[in-house]
Amino acid sequence: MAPTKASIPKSEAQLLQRAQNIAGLSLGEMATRYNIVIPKNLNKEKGWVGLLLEHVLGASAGSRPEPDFVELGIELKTLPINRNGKPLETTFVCVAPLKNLIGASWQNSHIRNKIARVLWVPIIAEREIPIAERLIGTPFIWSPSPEEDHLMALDWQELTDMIVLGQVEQITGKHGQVLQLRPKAANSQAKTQAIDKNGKPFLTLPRGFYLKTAFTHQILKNHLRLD
DNA sequence: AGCTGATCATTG
DNA sequence: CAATGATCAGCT
Repeated sequence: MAPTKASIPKSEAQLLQRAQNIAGLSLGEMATRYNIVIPKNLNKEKGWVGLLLEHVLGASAGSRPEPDFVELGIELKTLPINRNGKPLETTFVCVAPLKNLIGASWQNSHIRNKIARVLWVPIIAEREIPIAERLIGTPFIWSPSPEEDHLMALDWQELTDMIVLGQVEQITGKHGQVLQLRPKAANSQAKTQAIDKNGKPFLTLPRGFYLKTAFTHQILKNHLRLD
C-alpha cells in the first residue's frame, strides 16, 4: 500500500494528539503525504480508508487478532458520517463465534474485549464527495459507559442464545438494539461451521457483530456534549 | 431515505 | 478458511 509509515505511538496521549493533528485534513492530503494511490471509488477497496489511517497513525499492521495499537490496548475505527455528524454505515466489530459457545459470557467475549477502548476517527464521507476530498473529523478515544456496556450485553445475550439454539439462520439485521449480527464473508456462498439444536455441526454463512448507526451516533453526540 | 444482506482486498 | 479493514447496492 505504501512506501512509508508512521512510527508506533508510545502513549495514548501521543496517539490522540497525532490523530487531532490530522483533523480537518482531506484523505487526499493524507494519501499524498504517504505516497499512497487514491482509488476513484471504494467498490473494490472497501477497507482503504481504515488502512490509510492505520498508516498515518502508526498502527501495527496485519490481520492479527490484536488491537491496532497493541501496547496501548486501543482499537482504531474510522466512522463514515454525513455533514451533520450522522453515521452512514454500521461499524463492523468482529466475526461472531458460532460454535464452542459453552460457558461463553459477555464479560469474557471477544467483542467486548475488542471495543473496550476505541479511537474513533470520523470521516465526512457522503458518497457524492470524491474520496480525495473527504475530510477527517474530530477524533476521540472512547470506552463503553456502564449503560452502553449493558445495552450491548443484552443484545449479545439474545443473539448468542439464538446461535446456541441452532437458530443462527433465523437471525436478521433487525435483531438487537445496538448490536446486530449480519453476514461477514467474501460472498453468500462462503461457509463456516455452526452447531444445530441437537449439537450436530452444519455449515452456514459466516456472520459478524456490527454496531448499529443509532448507537455510534449516540456515542458521537455524547462525546460532543462532554467536550 | 434507511437498512439488511451481499460483497471486495489482503494476509496468515 | 478466518481474521483484518469496511462499503456497496437493491429492496422496503
